[in-house]
Amino acid sequence: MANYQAAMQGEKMRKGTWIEEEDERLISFVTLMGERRWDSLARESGLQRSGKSCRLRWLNYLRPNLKHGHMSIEEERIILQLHELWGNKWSRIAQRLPGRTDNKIKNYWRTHLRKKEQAENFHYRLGNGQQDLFFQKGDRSALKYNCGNKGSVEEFSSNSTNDTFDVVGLSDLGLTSSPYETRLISDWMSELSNDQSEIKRHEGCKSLDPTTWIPDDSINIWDHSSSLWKID
DNA sequence: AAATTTATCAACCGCGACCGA
DNA sequence: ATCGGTCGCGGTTGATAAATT
Repeated sequence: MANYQAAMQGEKMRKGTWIEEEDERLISFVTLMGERRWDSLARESGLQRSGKSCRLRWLNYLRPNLKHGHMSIEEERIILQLHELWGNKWSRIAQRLPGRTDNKIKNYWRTHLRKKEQAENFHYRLGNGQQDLFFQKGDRSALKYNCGNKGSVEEFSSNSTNDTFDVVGLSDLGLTSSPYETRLISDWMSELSNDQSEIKRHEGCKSLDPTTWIPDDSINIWDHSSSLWKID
């Protein structure tokens, strides 16, 4: 049983961060053997890695035409929209974002966008140059997210020094934050309102509807003609 | 300047689906 | 029908960078 053997060799298997030499070796062998049969590829390459680890490293980091930079506003919008539509179907969402892996999207959503989704539990209103903010019944989790985990909302001090907007609802609940925490909320609120206007600007852009958008076949992300590496 | 906390993201893990023998 | 091998997905962890006190 190969799995058993692999398990028995487990102690010899390397884990954790890949080093450059491993990457180079993996790239060579994927180029030779193709993107399949990862267990045998791992064995034949001599890498002390599981096939699974090799596959993951290749798909999430080494394969050509991956985008490694920051997510654009447009990509963020698509992720939010599709997540709302499909839930945590990361691989499915990734299909709509060429160059982005499911893992990347999942991480991005967890670290950046979940906060905004939580924010939808807030009642948020703009008016007379003032912003009122208060919780929906029983939900304080969003504030905690945006103020870090270091303290519960109950620990906040009672006087806000922030005059850019009045946290009326928080005051009402005795939940006004410390200056640092208030600044965080303020930054976050302005970020949120920027995003909303950004989203509005794109609303008329029919071709970018992620639910109907189909990758352009003329752009082949597997085109190796401009190979990123040389094989000796 | 040092200690502590928080954010980020690559990598791991478990599980289920699929396929061929 | 079932068994082993493989693949892919989604949740979670852990290392480390960045921010804050």
